[in-house]
Amino acid sequence: MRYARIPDQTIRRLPLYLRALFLMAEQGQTEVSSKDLSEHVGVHAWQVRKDFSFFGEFGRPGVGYQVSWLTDQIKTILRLDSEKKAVLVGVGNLGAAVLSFSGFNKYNLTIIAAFDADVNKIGQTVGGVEIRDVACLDSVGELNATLAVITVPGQVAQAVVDPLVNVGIRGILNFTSCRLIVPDQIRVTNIDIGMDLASLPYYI
Amino acid sequence: MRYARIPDQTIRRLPLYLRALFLMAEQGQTEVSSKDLSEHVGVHAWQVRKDFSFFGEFGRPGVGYQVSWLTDQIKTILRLDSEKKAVLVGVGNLGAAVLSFSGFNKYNLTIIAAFDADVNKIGQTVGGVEIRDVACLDSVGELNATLAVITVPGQVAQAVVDPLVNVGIRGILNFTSCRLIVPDQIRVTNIDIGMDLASLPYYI
DNA sequence: AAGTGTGAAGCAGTTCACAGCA
DNA sequence: TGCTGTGAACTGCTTCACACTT
Repeated sequence: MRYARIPDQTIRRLPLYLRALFLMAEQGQTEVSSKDLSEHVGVHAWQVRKDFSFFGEFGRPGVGYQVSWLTDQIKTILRLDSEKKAVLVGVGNLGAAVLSFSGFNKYNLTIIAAFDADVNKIGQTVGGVEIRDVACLDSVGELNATLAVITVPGQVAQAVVDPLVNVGIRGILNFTSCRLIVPDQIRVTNIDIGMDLASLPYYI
Repeated sequence: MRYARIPDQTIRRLPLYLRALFLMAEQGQTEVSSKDLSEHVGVHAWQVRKDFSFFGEFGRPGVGYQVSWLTDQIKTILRLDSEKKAVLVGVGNLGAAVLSFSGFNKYNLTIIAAFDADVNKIGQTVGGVEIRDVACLDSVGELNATLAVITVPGQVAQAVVDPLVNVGIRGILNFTSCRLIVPDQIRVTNIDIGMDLASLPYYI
């Protein structure tokens, strides 16, 4: 594995390649060309090759890339080669949707705990995960989770994020439309459904 | 309003500025500087000014920008100055979450219809929207909707998208992890929760 | 004094063309 | 022949510095 300055845009495309590779593996495909892969992802073939070239030589000229080996390489680059644990806070409709989502395991991701403030929900199980009292958020420290999914109402988002940061959460997937204030070393990805839908009219 | 080549990155930041402006308006703020706005969005002040400069002169030197006027300008640029109608297909947990979401109206967006295949759900109301039979997707044509939110299981995503495109849908918010095949003039925004969570470990 | 608007410089990402390998 | 890997050219975004306005 080569060590060079990797463009941020390249990193953003890697998960897309990975998703396409999973699909190909499911269909029994063992070899893939950059052209084939590029069509699944919606970029050009040279972009695919350039992206991989930052990490080393992944393919064989005249043949292409081996699906399983390439999958492992990308997983390693993205640090998905070992299991990562996540907790979820806020089991409303959206939280329940994320808990019920079965697509995490191929990325080696597991949601190990869920939290909610509603006493009627505490103790219940959604997507195989038991719901705990959000007042016990400190207990996340013992679980060794590094990721958190925030699906609470916006007004309480910051209030649940602060204790999570204190107990060792390093990456946050934030579904609220509030900007979270976190230390520099914490990575936040924001998904704002309202904004995403609002972005469409410009392009149509 | 000036007509020039607008960088795509600038367009992507406009909804973020808009969201911050909504927040400021709620708090009764009437004037805002590029520095103030930049801090809410997480970019630099000069980036904010540069972005606006593509469209004309929005601010007053020494003072800043008027919140309400700037809001209207950005809404106009993003084509959010008139009401846009959306339909939603697939009322599972995720679909119900989107239907119950109250943040669309400030963007002039309205979800006017929802569709599902489950006969037990048809006729019920979620978030004030009645659920119809997905077999009647053709009826969307009469509703004058231009946007669609796809929250169905991945296997049937393409099957619901094809009729939607035929009846005049121009923009699609796709929550499935499948790449949709649509004509060139149709805009698709993909939100893949699994991939978004899987992108985090690299950065932490 | 405070804050905007913008030409120009600098930098990063994309695109190309082709050498090289199976 | 088919397809990869990559230096080089190109394109476009970001950053800067500062003139200008209130």
